Amino acid sequence: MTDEPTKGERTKQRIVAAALELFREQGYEATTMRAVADAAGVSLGNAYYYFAAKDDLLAAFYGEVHDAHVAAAAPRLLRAKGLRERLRAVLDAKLEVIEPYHHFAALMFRTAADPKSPLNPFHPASAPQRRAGEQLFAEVLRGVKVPKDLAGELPGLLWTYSMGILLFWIHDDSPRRARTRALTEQTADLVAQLVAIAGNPFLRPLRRRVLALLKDLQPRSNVSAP
Amino acid sequence: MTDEPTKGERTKQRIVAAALELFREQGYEATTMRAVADAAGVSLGNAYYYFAAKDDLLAAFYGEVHDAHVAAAAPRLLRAKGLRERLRAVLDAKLEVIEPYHHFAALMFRTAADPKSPLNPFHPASAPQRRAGEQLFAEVLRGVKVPKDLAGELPGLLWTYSMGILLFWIHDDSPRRARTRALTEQTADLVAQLVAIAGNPFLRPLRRRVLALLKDLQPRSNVSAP
DNA sequence: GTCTATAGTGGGATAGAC
DNA sequence: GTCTATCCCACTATAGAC
Repeated sequence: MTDEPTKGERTKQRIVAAALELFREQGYEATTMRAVADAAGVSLGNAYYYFAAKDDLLAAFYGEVHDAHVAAAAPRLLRAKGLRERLRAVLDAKLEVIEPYHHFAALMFRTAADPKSPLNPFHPASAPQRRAGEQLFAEVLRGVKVPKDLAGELPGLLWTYSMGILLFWIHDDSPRRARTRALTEQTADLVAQLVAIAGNPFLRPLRRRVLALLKDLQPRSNVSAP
Repeated sequence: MTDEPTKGERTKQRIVAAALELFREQGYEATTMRAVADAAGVSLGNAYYYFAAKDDLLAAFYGEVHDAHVAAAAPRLLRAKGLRERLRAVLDAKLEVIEPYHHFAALMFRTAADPKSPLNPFHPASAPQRRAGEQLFAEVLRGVKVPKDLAGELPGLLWTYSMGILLFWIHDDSPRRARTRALTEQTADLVAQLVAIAGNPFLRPLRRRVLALLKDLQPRSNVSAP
């Protein structure tokens, strides 16, 4: 399991590293596969041997971003109490981690939005990443009081909510992402309050209906899920 | 104003018609500009004379879909009473109109998701289309009781909501789009109930906060808006 | 202003030899 | 696993006919 990386793995890694650097410097579109191959000291054909398409190089980016996100969120979560603060801890960490990539995140999103792309966060192929994301939000909920029937769904809901924030962020050209900041601050507060009152018997019928809806929206095994 | 269409306009129309048919038959990627030009009985150069890029042909698609949507929604709206029914009238009409394009809508969306693309519904260049969409939802609200401070924002909110439905639909591979149907039916009901109780003094603080947030999220004049 | 024809370029993707 | 050679097609450029 912890063997030396094979020759192939090292080559693959060189290609990824070259690609990420070029993407960061020049953006995605401006970076040609030829340039990636050159920078990695590899032939074009060889680059395609490891990555069937240019898009596939973005998957590597995804992975790196998620790892950095988890790392950035951990210390913040340690000192954050209450759902509102813990939500903001994770969301702020995310925004901080991805900020350097804002200028080409759009392209990433463009690719990720394609239902047929394995990069799509809703695509079955990225289920592991989605689960990783949900796990982070399960962590957010640690120590937070949540109605039992909601507990199973909430991490997934919060993850979807965070995707919405991301979608907004991609379009946000305001200085220092002021608008995205406003959005996260305010909605984190709203979400926390909503969760706090969700257990209220007054809201029980509504809660049941929302939960029933969520169940209806589950994809049947074999197909991709929005 | 109602002159005969010029020769150029007719040529342009022929190209659009040929493109849409080919897109429908073979999908977007598989359709080459040469094939479009051929099918339209026009030289490649001439096709590019009217459409600077293949993507631009999608803009024409947008326009046609919106027109068809308005046409399909109108009769339904005539006999629909109450927000829930009127919402469903418009949403069902939309889903019906776009269904034939589901297999290539993904591609369209992929393009539309790029903040730099003028096809992006949030892009300044598509403000007219966004306004057209909002106008349809203003129509939905005709005869519906809405708190005054909310009235200005609601069409835009409903339009955004409809975009969410669309996003879900694009990923929905369930038979007869059963999941999207469930989503529209249930959420239309929820939205209608939410609007109905929004005026309740009990909810006034929440309403104010949401409205304040919406204001904060307004883009400043020059930039693109999520 | 509308259109054709033709010849290129660039870059994503592939085939097949080694 | 790696390379070289090639394909394909979006897109550009240009020169000129009507």
